[in-house]
Amino acid sequence: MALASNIPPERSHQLGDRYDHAEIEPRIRELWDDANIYRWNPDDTNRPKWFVQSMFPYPSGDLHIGHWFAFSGGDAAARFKRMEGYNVLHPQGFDAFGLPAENAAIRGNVHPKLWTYDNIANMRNQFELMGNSYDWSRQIITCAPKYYKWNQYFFLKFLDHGLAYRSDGAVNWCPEDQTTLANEQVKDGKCERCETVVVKRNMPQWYFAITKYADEMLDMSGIDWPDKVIVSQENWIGRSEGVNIRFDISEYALDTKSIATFTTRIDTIFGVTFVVLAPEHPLVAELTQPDFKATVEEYVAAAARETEIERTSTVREKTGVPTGSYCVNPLNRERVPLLVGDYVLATYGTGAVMGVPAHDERDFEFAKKYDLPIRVVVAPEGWNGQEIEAAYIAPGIQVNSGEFNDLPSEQGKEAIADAIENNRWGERIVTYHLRDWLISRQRYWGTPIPIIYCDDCGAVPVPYEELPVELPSDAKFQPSGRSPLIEHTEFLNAPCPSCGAPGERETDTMDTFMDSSWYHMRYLSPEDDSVPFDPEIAANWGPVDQYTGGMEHAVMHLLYARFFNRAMRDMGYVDFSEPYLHLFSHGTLTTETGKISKRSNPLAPDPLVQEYGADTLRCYLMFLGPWDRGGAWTESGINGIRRWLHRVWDIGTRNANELSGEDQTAESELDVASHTLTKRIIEDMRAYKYNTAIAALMTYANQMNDAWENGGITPELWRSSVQRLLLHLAPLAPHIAEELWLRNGWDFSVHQQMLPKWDEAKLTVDTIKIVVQVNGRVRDTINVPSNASEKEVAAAALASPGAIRHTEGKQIRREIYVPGRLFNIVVG
RNA sequence: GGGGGAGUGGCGGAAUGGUAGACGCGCAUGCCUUAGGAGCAUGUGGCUGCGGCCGUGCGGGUUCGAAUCCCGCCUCCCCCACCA
Repeated sequence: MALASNIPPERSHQLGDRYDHAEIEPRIRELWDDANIYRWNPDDTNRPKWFVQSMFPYPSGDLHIGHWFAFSGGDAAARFKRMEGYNVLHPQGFDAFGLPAENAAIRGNVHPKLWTYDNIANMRNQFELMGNSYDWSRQIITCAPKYYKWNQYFFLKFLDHGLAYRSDGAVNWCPEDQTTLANEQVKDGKCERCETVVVKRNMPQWYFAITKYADEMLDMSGIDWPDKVIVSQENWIGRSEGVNIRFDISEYALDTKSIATFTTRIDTIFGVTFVVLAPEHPLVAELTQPDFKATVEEYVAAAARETEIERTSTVREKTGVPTGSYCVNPLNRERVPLLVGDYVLATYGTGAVMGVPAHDERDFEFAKKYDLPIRVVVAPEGWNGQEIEAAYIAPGIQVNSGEFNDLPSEQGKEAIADAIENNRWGERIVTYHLRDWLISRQRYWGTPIPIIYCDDCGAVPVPYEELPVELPSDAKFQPSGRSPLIEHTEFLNAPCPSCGAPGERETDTMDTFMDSSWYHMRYLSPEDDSVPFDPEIAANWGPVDQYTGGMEHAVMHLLYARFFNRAMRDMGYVDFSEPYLHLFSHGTLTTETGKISKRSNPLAPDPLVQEYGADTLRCYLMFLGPWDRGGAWTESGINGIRRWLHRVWDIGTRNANELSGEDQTAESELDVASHTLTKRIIEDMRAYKYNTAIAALMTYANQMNDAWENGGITPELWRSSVQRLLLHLAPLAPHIAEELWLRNGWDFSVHQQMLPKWDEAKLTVDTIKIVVQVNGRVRDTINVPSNASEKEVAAAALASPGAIRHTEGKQIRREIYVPGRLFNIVVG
């Protein structure tokens, strides 16, 4: 064992025995539990609040090493803030609805509920091993009726406020399993379970009006989030300004008189030589002329069969077929052909595109292939009417554009838009990539949507007092081609709340992102049966101050939560706009075979905990590299952390009375080291730089060992140094810090102490080392008193052997002094 | 195609204008040991004529001084993407 054999026997530790993590860790956790030291007190307003939350896990079965990586850092942040004097809320729960439970259920013929709760029980045990400072009394499990009741409540509130609606929409459909799939379940355009190609299908579905907040959500000035996440959100919202312009089709005497197209390049309107409709465009059938019917129908059917990847591949050749119809460009009265092409997306803009081959790469490719005319209307510099080799995208001068000729295209854009609006041919419009949030899922394991369909009254909300609409636990969940709840007649049949006639319940369930969009608020009142959360507590404790999680949620979850919070704000539940003020994205741990997740490489931490202990594993994970970077998992190196904690144990169990206190220099050195440590580690911990924080602790332990070996420091200084070491160690290695703290006779608990302070004045030693450079190259070092004047330093530097060697016989042109660091002599 | 990030010893990484390689792994030598895949100590970028020289993906530049700032390239990773 680590008995520091270099230390004379008379100063070896007497308090201590060996560091036995297996004995210490469970015992220490029991102490914490018994004293309830992590219990959050919402009423304590003497200390500033700090709501720090790690993204809750899906109960997939086991906590893998990636979970440890995520949660160790989150816990260290919570512990550190507590020791900085904050009243900390650090909760944890389970994101328990979702497809994996159903898949596992189908595979193993075990009920999703049983599977989920078994996993939760198992993971709670594994969480125990970590020794995190969660207040488990606030645990939430999203598949529990007392939680999802409030999903239903908010659904109804959204309905009341016009934020939820039902509408026909395209969904992913797996022909093999005869079911729709969640977006997350479509991997590379194929069904994750059976690898069948997924197709689109139109079905009436429920939506949340997230696009109402698109503009507001682009403003992220009030939050401190990583740039990458902010950019991802901006891109996903995808605001673009343009013009909706209508092409006349009145010659066909349909109900609709025009085709609307959206463009951001209205300056190119005179270059339109065709118009392309998405295969799903509602007017395709009506506009197809008899002679073209067969080819168009075949094309549309083929497009419907294609996978999302095929449809959206940028390298694929653009294809299309003519409808035989024409439409009229309102600006030049030109009649251009109408085609159907699957490079036009039904879901963006108006589902129809004006084809300007001269100024759009896709249109150019399309026109080349089908021999459609290409007309330049924005001239590149020096253009003199020749054919162009490729689409010209950049701005230029308007040509072939009637009254708008000779205008720079940027001005042309505005002038043409004005003309269009004045003539009511169209209008300026802002479009978004963001679509309204489709929340319906034809799945069993989710929150039932609280709606009853009545032949007379239509879709009727379930009255609030009847919530929750409980998910029946005895439904058949085997795939049968229909939603499992449809076959559950007891669930299905319900009287219409409005007229009392027999009705049928909505059998779709909600997207599980609903659960995680507001769960942080439920931590505030997990047991409250009368409200989703206590408004008073919410006023004091919202929003979340610090949120940590992985980059995989950069868009969906975080966007939904930001939407949900604004909806709650506008309905009067909260008075703030953003749910999460600070966001930290930790990196991803990988192995040679890829990302560690519930699905792949579930590297089990349990054997490592057994061999090394939780503290060692936590510190090792935090020491691997910067927390926001992640990296490749390897076990090599964990021994270094083990050695270090053994050294800490050794230091923490020595008898300070063996020290003499005779060496002033050693005393002063340790004192400087102590204050330096505190400054460094507090700065690092605030910035989540755990790897360098641990490095600083290692350095300090080495310095303490040096001081001990010297023997000349006082027992008081030793004890205060041990105290400092343990206080700074506590957030990272909570068990060993507590054990050593108690062994030294200090008051329980180390985790309820305040961090030590540092004194800037104590960061400097009496003598400092100055680097002597000649022409910027290091030639010598000198020791000078820390209060030496520049003159004195200059004299010493110029007299140093290294400087003399390189300045002899040369003229000194300049001298540069960086106080406390270096002295540079410039010679010519 | 768009966006974000990264390139430093044998390895993980540190240093954001001031001694490049902190801290750790690994390795070497020594001690201890019946033994050790344990522990402890010392050393560890390369070359060297022991004066130094070279060295942070590549090429230039700014500066007394550049991993760090500027210009031009190369490579890798991640996310989004036929967004009209």
